[in-house]
Amino acid sequence: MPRNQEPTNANSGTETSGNNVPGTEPTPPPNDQLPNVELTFLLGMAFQLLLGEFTGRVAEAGYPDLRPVHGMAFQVLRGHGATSSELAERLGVTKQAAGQIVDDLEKRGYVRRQPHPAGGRRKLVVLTDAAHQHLAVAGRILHDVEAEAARGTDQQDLAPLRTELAHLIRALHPNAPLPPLRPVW
Amino acid sequence: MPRNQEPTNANSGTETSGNNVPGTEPTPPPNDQLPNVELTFLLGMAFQLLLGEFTGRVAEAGYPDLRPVHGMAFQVLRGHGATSSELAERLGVTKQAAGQIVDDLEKRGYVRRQPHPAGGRRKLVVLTDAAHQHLAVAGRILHDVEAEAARGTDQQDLAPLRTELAHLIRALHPNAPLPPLRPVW
DNA sequence: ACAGGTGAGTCAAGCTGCTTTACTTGCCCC
DNA sequence: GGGGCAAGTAAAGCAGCTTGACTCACCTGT
Repeated sequence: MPRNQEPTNANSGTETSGNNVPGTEPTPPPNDQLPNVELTFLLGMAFQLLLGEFTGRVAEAGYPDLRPVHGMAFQVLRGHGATSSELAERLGVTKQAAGQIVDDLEKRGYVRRQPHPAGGRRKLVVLTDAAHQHLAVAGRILHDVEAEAARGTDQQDLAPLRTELAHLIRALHPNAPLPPLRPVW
Repeated sequence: MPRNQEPTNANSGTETSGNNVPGTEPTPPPNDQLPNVELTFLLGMAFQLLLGEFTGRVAEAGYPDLRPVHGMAFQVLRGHGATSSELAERLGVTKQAAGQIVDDLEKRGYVRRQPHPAGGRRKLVVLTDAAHQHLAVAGRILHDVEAEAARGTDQQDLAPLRTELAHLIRALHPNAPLPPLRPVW
């Protein structure tokens, strides 16, 4: 999967700051623009940094061609499985898109389509052992990444952050079920 | 821009719970799954809910075909402008993609390409009045959305959330400049 | 002065992952 | 037993990015 003309990484130089001349800035952090950035973008940056680190490590762990959306699908299907339409709803995409994702995962041995117990035209999509194995690995990696991030922070616990986020989400999405986490913006 | 087969919205039913059998759950909120959701996904959900509300209102305000990436570009270009390569770097995409975005915005009258003062083959991309006008509108809308979200939360101030996020981002992206906010995951 | 190198910009083609349109099929129900 | 509904699927379209290959302006060294 070579990327010859890599999207510029905004992180090329190793120069840590630029104005870190000793004695010019008393105590507060250097030229930090973050406090001026809107909450929405802070959320986006944190999300993408975390997710990027996660998917990078998952790829290294032997799953180079499993995108985040596949992991989301696994989480939805874990347990009793689901139909592709239910999957579509949880993923926030059309049922055709969900069907394509299921096709893909089926071809690669991560899911199986079974006759649905409730009958009808429905088919129950369930995870194979390979998928459960992946879920275990990915879960461990995700918790590692989050734990490392927490350690890198001053506060030793990200629990308050979590509860504040939960409140924010409930305020924006009052109806009970989890909001979908869509594959694009 | 009709969406005949709308991506299912994960919010169809109004049924609040499903397992709200009286007497099974003592005092805490109903079947709230959020506490079990990983931090990374909480961030993603909050981000997408906020951004979705924002872009919806921006569209209603007369900018139906300006995507989030365009707003990001405007923010980068605001002030002294930038070259497309610099824009590419801040957006985390290839310079060709940045060039296409600039083409598009130029065609629609939001930016202009000027000869770059530093000469060379460089061109300075600067915002037109239309873009500055949009920035004013979008900025107001974004702050409205965030303020409403804050009001919907118990805590009357999202400042602590902001600082925790800033710390988290710095932990994940130690080098000074802002991390790019890429248009996809 | 001129060969080589470098970096910005751009043209053209390709591809991925989603949507749109349109259809088939099983079941329920009066 | 036909009408309606919901699940699934097939095929085409398309937006928005990447890859590849090139041009052009400037700088450098010898």
